[in-house]
Amino acid sequence: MKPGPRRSISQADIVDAAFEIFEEKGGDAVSIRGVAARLGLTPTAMYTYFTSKNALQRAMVEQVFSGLDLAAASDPSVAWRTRLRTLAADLRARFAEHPGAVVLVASGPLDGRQALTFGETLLEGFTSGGMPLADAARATAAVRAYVLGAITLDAAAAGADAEAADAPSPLWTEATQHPLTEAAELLGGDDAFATGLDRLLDGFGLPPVA
Amino acid sequence: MKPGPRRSISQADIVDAAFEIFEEKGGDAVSIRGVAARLGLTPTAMYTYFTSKNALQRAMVEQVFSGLDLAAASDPSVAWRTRLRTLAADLRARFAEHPGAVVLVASGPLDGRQALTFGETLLEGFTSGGMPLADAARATAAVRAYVLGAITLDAAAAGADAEAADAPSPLWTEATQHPLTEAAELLGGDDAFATGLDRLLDGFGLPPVA
DNA sequence: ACCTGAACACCGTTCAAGT
DNA sequence: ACCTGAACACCGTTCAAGT
Repeated sequence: MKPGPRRSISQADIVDAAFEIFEEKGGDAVSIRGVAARLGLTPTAMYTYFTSKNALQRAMVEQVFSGLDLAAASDPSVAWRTRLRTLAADLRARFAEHPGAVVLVASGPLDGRQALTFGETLLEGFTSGGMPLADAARATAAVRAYVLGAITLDAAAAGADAEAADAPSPLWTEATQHPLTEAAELLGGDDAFATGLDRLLDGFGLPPVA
Repeated sequence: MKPGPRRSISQADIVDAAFEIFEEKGGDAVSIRGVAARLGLTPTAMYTYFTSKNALQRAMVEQVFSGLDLAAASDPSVAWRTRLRTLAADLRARFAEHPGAVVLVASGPLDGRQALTFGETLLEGFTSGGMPLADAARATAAVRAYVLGAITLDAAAAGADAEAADAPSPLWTEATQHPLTEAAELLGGDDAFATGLDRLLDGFGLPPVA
């Protein structure tokens, strides 16, 4: 079963292997050495494909963005607000599948091809409704910030839950100093992400949709 | 000048030392061993103060939040929108002082005392204007997401600039596939952060301010 | 209680050398 | 061009032992 002389391996194979380790053992466990071992390579060989660990991490971020259906987001036969809702929800869902990958976004510039095209799609959508470019730029920046921030808070909370699961549960809890926060939590609000986005779009004067 | 038998060191001293290394050598260079060395301690002694590196990182996040003037943000004699603008700008400024600390926010739950009080202050502000708690909860979540996301994008961009400075400048650049993005960048828009926040608040029906 | 010393099981990255 | 082996300078964390 021993393979013949190894031909090669693609950058995509490496990114996939990295995500596998990510899912199995968490984000901190993704190492050049570990990924190399999984692929039957020497750590040194990895530097043939990526110049550094950071470069690999940025490729991972790109892969998350690359799953977005940007074609659908550009379809002018659907109201822009509707398309944007879908696009934002998709991005959120993709990061929810890779909890922990959010940290990678914060650790480097969002300047990959896919990430840039994502921004371009937003600008195109806003201007297509007649919004001046300067305003569309602000709307795009705001939407990017809102979506990324919401995703980050999701991931941070998911990490908290994971930790709490194997932590000893306290026998008593401090009387809360945050009564409103506690009351608000009981209200649930699963649609908070969508609602916030819609309010933001309202603020930018985007017409409502049926 | 040799000190007498070492009495001890506070958790705050350790957090300060960690930030010093952060500023000097970047976020990746902050290590338990490095912080210990700076304080004249053995790495093992660090575990007397923090149970893990993660615990230290969360304390660093708390320290960034602890500089906020939450008292001013609760002053009812000023319009809530005005107070919120100031609070958001302050938080952004504090993270701009510690570029790279943003990653730490994403790497764990935002459940420190200061961070929770920050959220409580937002809820209080929104409800004080007569907004129902359920709506205030959504507005709070949206503002937290927007501010955190904007700060994250700031930090990521700052990291990009820092890298670009010592990278070889390319002799030629690919023709851009993103004409709108390029055109939008020329428009600048230094007030994008404030504008986006105001539009978000507009969307949530917060009354405008003089 | 607080600290040290030694050790375990890892890291990212570089460099000379092989084919 | 792509890969290996050996090495450098580090990591976080644990454990037994000292005072």
